Amino acid sequence: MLDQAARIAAEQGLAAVTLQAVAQAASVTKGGLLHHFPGKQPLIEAVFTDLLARLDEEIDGLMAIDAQPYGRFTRAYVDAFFRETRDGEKSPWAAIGISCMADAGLRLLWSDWMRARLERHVGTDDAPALSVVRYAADGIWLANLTETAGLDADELDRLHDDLKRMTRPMDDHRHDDHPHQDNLHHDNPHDNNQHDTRTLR
Amino acid sequence: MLDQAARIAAEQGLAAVTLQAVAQAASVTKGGLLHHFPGKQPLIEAVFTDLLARLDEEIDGLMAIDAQPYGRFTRAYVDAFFRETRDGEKSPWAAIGISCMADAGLRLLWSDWMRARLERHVGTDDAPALSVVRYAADGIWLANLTETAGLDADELDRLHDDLKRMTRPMDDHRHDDHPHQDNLHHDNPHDNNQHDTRTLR
DNA sequence: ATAAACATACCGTACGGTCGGTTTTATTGC
DNA sequence: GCAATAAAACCGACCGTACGGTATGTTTAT
Repeated sequence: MLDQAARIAAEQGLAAVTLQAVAQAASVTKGGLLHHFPGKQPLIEAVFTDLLARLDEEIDGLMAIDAQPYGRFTRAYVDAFFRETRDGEKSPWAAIGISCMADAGLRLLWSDWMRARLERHVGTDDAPALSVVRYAADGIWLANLTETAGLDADELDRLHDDLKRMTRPMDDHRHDDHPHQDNLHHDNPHDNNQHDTRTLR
Repeated sequence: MLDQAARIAAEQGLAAVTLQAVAQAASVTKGGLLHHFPGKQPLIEAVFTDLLARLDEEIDGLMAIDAQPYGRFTRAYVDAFFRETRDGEKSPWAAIGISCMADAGLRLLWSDWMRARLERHVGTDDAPALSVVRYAADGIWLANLTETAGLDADELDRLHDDLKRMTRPMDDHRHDDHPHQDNLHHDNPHDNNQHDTRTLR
């Protein structure tokens, strides 16, 4: 059910996530759906929480293979966001993330996530310069949703490189013309996530 | 009518901008309102266009008093956004801007505006470094809507200074403004929970 | 008199949510 | 093993309502 809800949100926007639609997509009736979630809002929040957990996983994975301590989280954050950005509208984050900002409940979930995450990485990602980088990543992500055609790939790559470079310690800043060294893997396009422990039909 | 619609959107979110509400706020009936606008979407778009025009004015005003050509538009953009950001939820942009991203029509209006504006300032604001600054401004604006408590004023000022500095030509960069005087003003006055925007009326 | 600016009443609908009943699944007692 | 039982998952019909939109008057300025 959560997966179907996420799919609908990703494909048709969060406004299209109606109890009917989700129930039908999950081959259940509205009654059955509402048996598991007390209402629509809890459903949405569950979807969003699920998404946050996946983002956590991705970021942790990226951080694990990053030798440089300084800015490790910010780099992973940037990479993760650029991956989502590159996926464009197909990414679950496209439609959900944007509507998240319009909803008070989801907004709280997001800011809590961010706060917790930053707190966890004080010491490596506390520098002011890094927060600018993270904000820029957010802005780029936003812009890519905004522009109907999206930013073109070259521009995206360039911005990605710029931001990545800004996450390195000061003395490491360099303008190499040999950019594409990021750890973005475009594997598992299907991402069948069944880490949901529930046994729903 | 446009003003009332904008007010409602700013105060209670764009979801609260219903034909009824706007009509009542403007001391008209729904029929009277729909006499001037063929539907809801055109109304919203009119409000948004109005907002864009005001933003244009503000930016033009800021650019007029900027002696330095390089990055002039980006500086004005940043300043304008930080002014809006500082106003927090009271700013019309708070609720409207965010919902703009969720709506295809408004998204188009915005990207058109941005494209036109950038095209107009090719030559002064074409540098890659400047686009990063603009994206960061967007991200900060977004974050300030996101965080329930908002970023605190000191943090905001610091980010503003950082971005402004980044809009200046390379040889003008200086790094001594914030000499690592402890990152302690990172603390948030814990959750001023006023994030529920609903009011009964 | 003519058209614009309204008002009033109404319609269709889609949505969130409720409720009572039915089926499936798990647990228990023997 | 197996029936009895409890609990959960699930169905289907229904309700209230709020919203966008329409269609037809009624007032007001020109």
